[in-house]
Amino acid sequence: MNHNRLFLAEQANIFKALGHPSRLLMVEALRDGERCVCELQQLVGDDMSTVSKHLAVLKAAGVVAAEKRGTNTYYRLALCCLDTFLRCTGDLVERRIQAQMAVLERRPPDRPAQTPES
Amino acid sequence: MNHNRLFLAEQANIFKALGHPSRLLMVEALRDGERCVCELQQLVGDDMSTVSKHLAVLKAAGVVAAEKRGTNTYYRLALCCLDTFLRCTGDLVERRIQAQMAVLERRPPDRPAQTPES
DNA sequence: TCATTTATTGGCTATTTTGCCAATAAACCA
DNA sequence: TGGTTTATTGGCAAAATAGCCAATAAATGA
Repeated sequence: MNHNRLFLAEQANIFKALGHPSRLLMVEALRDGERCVCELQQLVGDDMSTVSKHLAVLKAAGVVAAEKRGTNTYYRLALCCLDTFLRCTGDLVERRIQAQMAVLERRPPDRPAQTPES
Repeated sequence: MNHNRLFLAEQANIFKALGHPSRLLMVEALRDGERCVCELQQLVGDDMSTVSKHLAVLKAAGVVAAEKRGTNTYYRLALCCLDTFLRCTGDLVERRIQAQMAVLERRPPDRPAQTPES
């Protein structure tokens, strides 16, 4: 029962860690291989201290792993299964954005729009 | 570029929605099939208004879908691929908890513990 | 050794999230 | 109709998170 609470909190932490645009952006980048903090900082554009703290959150949750080489710290993905799920949530989001854009253009979201070039 | 920001924010929202113990608990329950709010409220033990708001968060993110039948509202999973990923993160968390417990018992986390009944 | 680059940590405020208690809504039944 | 059950919404205070600016640490190179 106590184990269950801990389990739930830890698992929620993984999702919470992924639940921030900057952190998600960095994780997406790490799908292509390891990156140092300065590279990730350039990617998200925030202060380096902010980026470092974001990475600490991801590391604490077990999403990424860090390795220090020289003056640089290199981060890499530590959650193999993430790739598949990211593709899945990405598809969902894409569909939702398309639907939202259809609404904004006052077209029924389901149908493929009356004619593309009308 | 703007689409990218929106995409990222929406995708992060999915993770953010899953990143709360109560919401995750409800999502886990929904893997077995739809549940009404009162059932989920019993499960998590919070005030019903709290549970309802949690469910609204999950729905807004596209994780669950709702259907009203009579006085009840039934929620169901709307993210098919979640099941695989939950198993994956669950495994990770389990390993982490085991390792943590090993540390607390002052054993090296990697080795299988010198003898079970010493 | 001293300056430089790279990264982390402390401290702080602004913002967001959480969860409770009403209040309200909506379907149902007597 | 009036009362009951089920769920959502508004409002609020407490807690957590985000992100900036120092300050510090650690490796490197002159």
